Amino acid sequence: MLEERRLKTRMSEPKIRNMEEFASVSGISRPTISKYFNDPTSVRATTRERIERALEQFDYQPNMYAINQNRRLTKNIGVIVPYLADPFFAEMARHMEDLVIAAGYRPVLLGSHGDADLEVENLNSLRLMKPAGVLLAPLGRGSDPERIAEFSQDVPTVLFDANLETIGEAFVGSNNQQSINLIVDYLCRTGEPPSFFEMRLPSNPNAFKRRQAYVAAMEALGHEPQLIQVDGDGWEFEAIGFREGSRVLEERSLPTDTVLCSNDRLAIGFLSAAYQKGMRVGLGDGCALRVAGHDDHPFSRYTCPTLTTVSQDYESIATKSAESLFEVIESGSAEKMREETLFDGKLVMRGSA
Amino acid sequence: MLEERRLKTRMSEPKIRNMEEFASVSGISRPTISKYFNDPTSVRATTRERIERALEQFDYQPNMYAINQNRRLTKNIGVIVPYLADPFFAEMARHMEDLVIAAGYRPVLLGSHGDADLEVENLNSLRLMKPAGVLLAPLGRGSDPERIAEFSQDVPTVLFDANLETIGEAFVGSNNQQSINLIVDYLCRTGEPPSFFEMRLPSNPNAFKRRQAYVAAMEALGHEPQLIQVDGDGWEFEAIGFREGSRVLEERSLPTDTVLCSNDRLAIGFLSAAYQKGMRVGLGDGCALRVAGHDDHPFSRYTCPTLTTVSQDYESIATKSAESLFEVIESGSAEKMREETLFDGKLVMRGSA
DNA sequence: TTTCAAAATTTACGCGCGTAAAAATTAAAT
DNA sequence: ATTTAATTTTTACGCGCGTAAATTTTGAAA
Repeated sequence: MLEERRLKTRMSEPKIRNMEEFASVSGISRPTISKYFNDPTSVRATTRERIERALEQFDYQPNMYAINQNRRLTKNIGVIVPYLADPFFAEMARHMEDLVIAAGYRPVLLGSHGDADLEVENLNSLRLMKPAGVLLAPLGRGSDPERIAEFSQDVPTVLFDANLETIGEAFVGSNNQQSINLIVDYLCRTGEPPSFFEMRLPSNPNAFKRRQAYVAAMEALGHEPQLIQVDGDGWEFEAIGFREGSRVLEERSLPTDTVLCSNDRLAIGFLSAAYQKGMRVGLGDGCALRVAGHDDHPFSRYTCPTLTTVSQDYESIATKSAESLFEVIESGSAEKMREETLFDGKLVMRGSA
Repeated sequence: MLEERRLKTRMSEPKIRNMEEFASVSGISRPTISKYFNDPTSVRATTRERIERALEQFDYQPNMYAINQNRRLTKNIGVIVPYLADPFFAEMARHMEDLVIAAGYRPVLLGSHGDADLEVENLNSLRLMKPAGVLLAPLGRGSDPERIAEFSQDVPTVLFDANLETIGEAFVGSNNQQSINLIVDYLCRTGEPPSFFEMRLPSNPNAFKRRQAYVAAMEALGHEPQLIQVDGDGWEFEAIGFREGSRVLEERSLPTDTVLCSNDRLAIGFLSAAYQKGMRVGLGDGCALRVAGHDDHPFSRYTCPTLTTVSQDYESIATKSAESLFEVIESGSAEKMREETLFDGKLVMRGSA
């Protein structure tokens, strides 16, 4: 039974079982082989060539468990996002994986499925893995800050997307202040001032910042802020945007003809609701409504109409997060100051507002 | 510097360094502790209680690298999907992670980012991890079948979503024949027979099956099949659907007023194109076009209009894949017969057709 | 209380690799 | 050819755990 499987493997070259064997077939001593695998440049060029020639012939790969057993920390870097099924985080994770690989580490991707317990679970799994560091986008409101703080004291951790004050070596995110200001400004300049459509109890701390920024921006422009705070839990933002958008439109309770949604996924649901109510959304004549979002979600360019929004600078956030982490790892020490970096958003003018 | 980090950790209980120490503080011998961690039910109930009480007090966790070093295979199960930023695969992966955890294994999630080299890379990474098995959704056309076949001979592998003939212990996917038949039938019954909108060189083998099924279904109903094969590479299906949909609509080259898209993501792009051309999509009076998709993609209920499509049975596919893999793993032997399981789709009637 | 199988303990070895120390070799500079 | 620093080799130990074998203890049934 087990034999059966084994027989299938090709037997062209005698299988190398461990570093000892590989050392003997390659004619190099084991400690030197070991040095090579830890850093190929640490051995003489001629030696490196001999090893690499042997490597082509015998395809030996060191046992990763044996390698890491005695290391205080490994070359693994954890990447944890709150919700992998959200294309925003999927994209973010993709970027980070690339950066981590490019820096010579191995990414370990974990999604928390919107569940705080799983988030802690993921942290625990990672801890066993003795990672060199972690890039963490916390759930936000649902998160267990104590457990995360605890973890971040054992493992170099850089937070991104959602800030938990004082936790981690650094935080990298979007400048919600600036980006909301940008779009509120734009909307006020081109039509009625927007009301702000959001969840009453958002799971994401950015939502709070955006609310504040909206209120401040409106007041600065001499307008009355109008918050539309709807019920809804979890991460199914489109569903909430649709359901509550439908309700609001039905009740005709919108204070103005312009709605700024706290994020694109809510806006996608809202737009769908407006469409079904037969309301024409956009900024031309004959449009009953303007809708804007926030994030430049991958799907926002395919909504009907296409969604006017503010972009988050995916790439800068991913890059800065990764680089901050590498710095902490390579300096070996905790940063003296917890650095918070915020990237500005850009206005993305499309059809909906 | 390193000390600094260490000082932060709480010192309430003296830190347990290894199983030996935990054995002594818990008053149980090390071999018994070892037995417990491999299977808590394998020790006497009273012993288990004593261990668990000690566990609460000292929070020791075995070194996973030491544990796995000598195992022929671990409790890890790899889950590889071609593209994590596609919510379909993200959802699928999420389900599978849950099932894997429930079965007492540890999922290791890997995305191939639409890149065949990375797919092989992922396989290689997994091999080092000595996983008990792998759930693999291959890229399809881009995949390197030889490398995958090789891998699947060393590691129990169950394929899902995209079939590579003869590779792996089993394949689980959708019954494209049935589902395409279903929707072609529906479309013909309720209006003009559909043309089939697809990529000329689809990356996914399902696309070929769907094309064939479309042709067969049309012929069975006495209609002329009309294939609209558009250019486009990669995994940005919405962009392709939009770009080529726009072109097709501009050229007025559609043979009928009904379009069946090979998948929902193409349809999402197509719908967006139709909207921007000012064409009303749907089945009522005054609609110029009907559009249908395939997959019941998470976003298809928020398109404008909402997308009529055929659902893939996410959950059944995930469950059956996982269970097939567990069976192979636990039986310890390769299945005598490579089983192919196809789940029927269900018609999801919404606004677009 | 005796009996006895089940469970735990004691003892000991091995896994694949990192790595330290001392000796030997290499290759570049004098 | 000689000196010398840089590498490699030899030798040896340790890491944390799995696990086998022999022995002792446990606890339930007789």
